[in-house]
Amino acid sequence: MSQSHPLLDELQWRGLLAQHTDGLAAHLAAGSVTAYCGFDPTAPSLHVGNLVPVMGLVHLQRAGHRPIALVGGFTGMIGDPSGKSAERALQSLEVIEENARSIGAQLARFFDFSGPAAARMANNVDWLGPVSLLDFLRTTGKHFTVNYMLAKDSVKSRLEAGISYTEFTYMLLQAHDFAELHRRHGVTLQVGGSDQWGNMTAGLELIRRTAGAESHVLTFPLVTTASGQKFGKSEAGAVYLDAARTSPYKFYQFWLGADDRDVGRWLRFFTFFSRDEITALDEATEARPEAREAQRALAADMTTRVHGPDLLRTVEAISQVLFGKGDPRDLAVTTLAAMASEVPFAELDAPADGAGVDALDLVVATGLAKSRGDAKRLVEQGGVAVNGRKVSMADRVLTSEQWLAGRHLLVKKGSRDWGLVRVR
RNA sequence: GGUGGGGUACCCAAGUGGCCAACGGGAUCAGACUGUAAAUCUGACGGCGCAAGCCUUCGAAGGUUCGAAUCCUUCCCCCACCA
Repeated sequence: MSQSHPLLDELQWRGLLAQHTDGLAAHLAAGSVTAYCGFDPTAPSLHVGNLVPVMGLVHLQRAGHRPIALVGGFTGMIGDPSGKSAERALQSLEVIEENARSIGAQLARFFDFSGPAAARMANNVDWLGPVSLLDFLRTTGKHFTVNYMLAKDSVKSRLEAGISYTEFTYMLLQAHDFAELHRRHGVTLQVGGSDQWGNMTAGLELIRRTAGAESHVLTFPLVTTASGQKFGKSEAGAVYLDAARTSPYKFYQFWLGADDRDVGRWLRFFTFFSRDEITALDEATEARPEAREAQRALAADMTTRVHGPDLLRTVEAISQVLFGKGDPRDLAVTTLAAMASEVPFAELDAPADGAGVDALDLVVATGLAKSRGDAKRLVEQGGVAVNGRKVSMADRVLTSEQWLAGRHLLVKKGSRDWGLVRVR
């Protein structure tokens, strides 16, 4: 840690540096390094929390090093005990395979696959899959004592609650990966979240013992929030990169809603903005917090890189419509139609007697409430507005003269959850 | 294998025959305030239902009782100490 290197300085400034092995600065200075980071396909899509190691790997590539994004098609079937307080249920092999496909495709979008520092994709099922238990035990397993493994935090912290032999083995598989990538592609650096330190250093040991070579690891900090909530969670759950799971509008809103206390740190973590740009945004937050310039810049940049500039324009326009002070009755049919794919949308049949539509049904149909009883609670608490007007239990039927262009109804739950309904 | 302690709703945690859908805290949701903030205050918070009410829950299965999360039996799991 004594020496410094421009890349490490940059990561340090961005708050992306948790820990790294001694001598990494010299290693980076000696020439282009091949580095990898693993992503286990435990979910069908990457979520915003995964962007930290992704960005770390991209920073490496921009500094002229070769990144390898590894999808843990094999390790995902085992389960990493790191950072987990209890044993996890195994997922089916088919689900893992499917997840691995989609996550691999998402990862690929962040890297440059051309030039001297071309990125590479890998999946550890390719080399771990064919290994026999006998081979594994006689090679990788023989290099580790149980004593060494028990000393790792990921295992130690689980000795009380219990850890299966399966999860116990995980660190050896990750070590095996590192050594395999060292052999195949000359990988000498592994990066990952700070909870991966133990698994990563196991790989260091294995490479030292099998190849007699020195290699390095670097970890990124865990992303925290000022409010103490888990980063990357919204009301609906994790914020995914997959537009089918988290709409671009929701994604944009997630970043826009960043706490003043968090936004500066997140700009450093997740964008490539220069120091000057970020410093200026910090100052803007300080001077005019209500303008939320930093949040806007963060949300715009993230949305552009994940969903593209066209969708950014769409979600910005929709945000303007929803949160601007305009009258919903002025909305054009085309605007409403565009909104349908970004906010929860549903179609309802008009009641045969022409009486109008019950606001409770609108709230349920758009998924803003899970049942009519739930919807009723919201209405009673004054949490529901339709077409910009708050509804009450007594006054909740929307007759046709209140419908917007194209028989639409714009439903608002609380201060920022929206839904759109079209009456058939 | 022995002895002792324990398994309560999303999490922590009270409750040891009726006043228990179950104290309290956290999380979550809504309202006020505001910047689509934060903090604070207020309300909601097992499910369904406009409501009356109905249904499901206190590790599992049986039993006692008019009535059990609370008592009894068997079983499963966790923790501590001993072996």
